[in-house]
Amino acid sequence: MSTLRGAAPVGAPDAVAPAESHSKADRAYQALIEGIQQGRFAPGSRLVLAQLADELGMSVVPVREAIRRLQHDDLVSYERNVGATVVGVDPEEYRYTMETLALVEGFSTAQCAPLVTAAELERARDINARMRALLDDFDPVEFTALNKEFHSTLFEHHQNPHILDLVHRGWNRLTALRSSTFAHVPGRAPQSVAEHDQLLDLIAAGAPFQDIEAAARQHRANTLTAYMDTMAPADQH
Amino acid sequence: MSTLRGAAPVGAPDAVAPAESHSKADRAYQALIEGIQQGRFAPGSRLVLAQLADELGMSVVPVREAIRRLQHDDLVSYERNVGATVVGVDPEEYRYTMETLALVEGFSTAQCAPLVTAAELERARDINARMRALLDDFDPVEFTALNKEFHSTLFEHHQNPHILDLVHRGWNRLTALRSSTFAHVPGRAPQSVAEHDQLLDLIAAGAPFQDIEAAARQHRANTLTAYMDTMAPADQH
DNA sequence: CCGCGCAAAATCGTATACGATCTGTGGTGA
DNA sequence: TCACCACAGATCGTATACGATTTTGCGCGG
Repeated sequence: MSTLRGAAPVGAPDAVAPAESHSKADRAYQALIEGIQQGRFAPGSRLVLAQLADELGMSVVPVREAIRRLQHDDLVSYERNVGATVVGVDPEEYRYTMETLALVEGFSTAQCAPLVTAAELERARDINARMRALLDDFDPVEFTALNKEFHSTLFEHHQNPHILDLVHRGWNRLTALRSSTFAHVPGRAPQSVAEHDQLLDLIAAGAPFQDIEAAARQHRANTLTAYMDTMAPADQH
Repeated sequence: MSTLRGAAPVGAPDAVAPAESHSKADRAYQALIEGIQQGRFAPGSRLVLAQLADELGMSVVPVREAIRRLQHDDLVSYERNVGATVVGVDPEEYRYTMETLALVEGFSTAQCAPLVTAAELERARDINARMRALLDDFDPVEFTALNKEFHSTLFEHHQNPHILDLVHRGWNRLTALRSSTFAHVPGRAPQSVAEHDQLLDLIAAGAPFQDIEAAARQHRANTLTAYMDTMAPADQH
């Protein structure tokens, strides 16, 4: 899907596009998404067209378009004649996003698995080793970055660009919702690393499609569960 | 997701919004999507802003926005400084769409299954019976409409709006790509009806999640396979 | 006859301007 | 004191205008 869209998904590993996309709308989009992900625009805060346009040194028209893109990325909520507000850390929305991501990421991982080369598998193991090394002196940001890199390695030979795009969108959204899940649930990290190893073993062994899919899906579902348990331990009715 | 987006997804069963959405951009979007789905805008044909604006009795600004929405729905491809062209019936793209739809629809069906009431199950059986009755004097359009209705019934209690939105997008895209798959592969229809029954049996029996998901996914995958076999029997390299 | 370059037409991208709609505030009457 | 209404400010939605880029067609030279 990436190949279809005029704007490359920000954060996509294949989109190493420079900051200069030769389109003000693109620049605005990138600036806003970065601002949201870095927390410069707090959740719930309003994004006012004129103000942003002034800030970015352009007219409101490109800004407006950028905001509509953010809207369909579900990074902002929009109300007609009122404006856009940065989407909050609603646990419900987080759950939806993680669930969707588990679905598409699981499928994509399984689909790519037979095409992963030995070298890539080695690279993934190396990344996971670095993640494990990081467990002692835990750094959530670095850990999350490696986590992304790990899964990206397994997606190198994506078969279905639509699904790949969905994965990237999910990642973007997560990054926007909170800089790092592991910052909130550090206890999840060791388990995550272990599951990575299991996943790699399955791929290396040429396990059946549904086994790999189930494992990859469960991997993310576990993260979600860990998060939910931590954040809302009183959520038992 | 639907609840987050400013514009209700066209074709969504819960979006019975009248043609008057009180926004020219919305009207333009709806007009264009209908035009594409009805074949008024042939695949490959260009969508010129000024021309459409004139036709719809509005300025180019709302039309532009509508086209960008179509772009992210993957109904048109867009090139900077050139314009939008209606996406064609590329078999590759069709495969991607069907595959993605199999994924999200399968999951959604499985997730909704435990919540389907007896009445709804009955309704689904009734729809399927009407589809079976249609097999003798086959009408692809009517059959496809019932097919949509059938699956919609099983989605009544959607859990994850993001995934539901993905399903709707996939349907929209399919409708745009070709008015009806069954028009091209009529031989698939009887098998489809039979699989519907099996799916209903699984749901009624309270089958495990993964069984229902697998069945629903396979159901759509089968349609894809049937189509691929018919359209490209020489595709064996 | 074919390729190359330039100019004109077509089309998009952005800026500015104005009307429409919403939100908040202050005042008035009960 | 509280509810309600009117008005003003803020912000968005759309129209129009103009500059930027691409495409196309024509003429020239080989």
